Amino acid sequence: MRLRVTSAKKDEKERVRANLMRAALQLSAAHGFASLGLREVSREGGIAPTSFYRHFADMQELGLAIIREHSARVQRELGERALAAPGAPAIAELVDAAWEWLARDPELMLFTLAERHGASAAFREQLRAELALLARALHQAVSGEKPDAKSPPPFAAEAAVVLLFEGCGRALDEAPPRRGKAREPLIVALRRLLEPARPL
Amino acid sequence: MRLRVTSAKKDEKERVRANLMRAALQLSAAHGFASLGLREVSREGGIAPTSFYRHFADMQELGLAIIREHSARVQRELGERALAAPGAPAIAELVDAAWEWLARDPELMLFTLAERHGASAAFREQLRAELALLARALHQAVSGEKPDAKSPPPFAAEAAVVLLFEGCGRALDEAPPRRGKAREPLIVALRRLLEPARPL
DNA sequence: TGTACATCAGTGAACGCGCGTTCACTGATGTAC
DNA sequence: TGTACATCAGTGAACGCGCGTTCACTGATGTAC
Repeated sequence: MRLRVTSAKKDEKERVRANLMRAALQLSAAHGFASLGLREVSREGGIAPTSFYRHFADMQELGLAIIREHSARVQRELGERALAAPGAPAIAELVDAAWEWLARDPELMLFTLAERHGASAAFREQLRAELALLARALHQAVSGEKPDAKSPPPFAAEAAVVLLFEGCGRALDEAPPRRGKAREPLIVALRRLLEPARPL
Repeated sequence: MRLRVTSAKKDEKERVRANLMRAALQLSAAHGFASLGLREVSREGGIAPTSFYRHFADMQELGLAIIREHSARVQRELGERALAAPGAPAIAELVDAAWEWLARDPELMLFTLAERHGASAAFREQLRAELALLARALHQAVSGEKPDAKSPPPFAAEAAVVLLFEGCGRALDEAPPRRGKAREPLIVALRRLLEPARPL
């Protein structure tokens, strides 16, 4: 096996980089990403502060990397899960997928939730774009309509995604065994929002 | 008129205190409350850093004062507006009231929105309690049922309030003349959430 | 395979800076008599 | 009304601290021949 496409050096760099992102997620769960310092993250990541610059130009770039490489990935996963169960079942499938995410990586969930209305305009923009993608996928899954990449997703679909995230936030406040509680009412609310239009 | 209940000294202190809160709101609109410093706020508020302590023990206390004395007041106002138009019209009335708030004090709206998922657990707790109050008021206004102070508000009412705030956040991203656009779809979504239960 | 050179992640010392906080003091306002 | 004292918001000097950033250097790994 001499066909390594990545060298040991590159692997190691990748590992340290991932450590830094994970350290930032862990620390920001306590006091918010905005209050994190480069030195603090470097310390937690096991490198000298000056080495930070080998991986990111500043904390904002680290945050954007978390969004692009973690948040976005999970949100696309959620969209695929919804699309895999077309029609009405897509809603419950989406909620289940979100709950699984919650259990697997609560820190990433917290980060995503907080930065959606956080201090950084760049973070907000990135996260909202991802959220719009998820809303489109949800709309397509429920309605069967092909998504229109030019126009914004339907309002109801965006609202549904917002409620989904809010629900995750609420669940995070509960101890893990009680997190299932919010699942049912959330599904009901999402059904109400997304069911085909009818007179009100 | 020698019956002044407040002295000039107390008036002046109150004025400086209000200045500090307003300065914090203005500054936090740019980069978030968590990144604000006591010195920065004092500077903007027109006093020496050391004078800050005459008004607040630290920045967290200032933030809590903003929530208690501004955020909470406005949210109660919103609840009253909804209750003043019982039944279905309460929804549009609530949305209109929120839009008026938005126009009158966008900085307070931004602060409230951001800190609901912000870094400070104390802020989150306070804001969520106020939000639950508003949800109760909305439920009472729409359904006519007396609120039950012991149990949490109905899920749909809480979800409606969340969407209301999200809608405000979206509106804030638009230039003022275009802010009306999101009003109609929001009202439709809230109606769907809040209308009496029926088979799905 | 061995050798000479290039690359580059990691480092420690050092910098200037703004921070939160303490302290003792000032002076205008309020209060008691 | 006048006087003597109390209160207390505001202040400037000073402190120690952790921050982001720069710099020149080290040494392991990768590459060319």
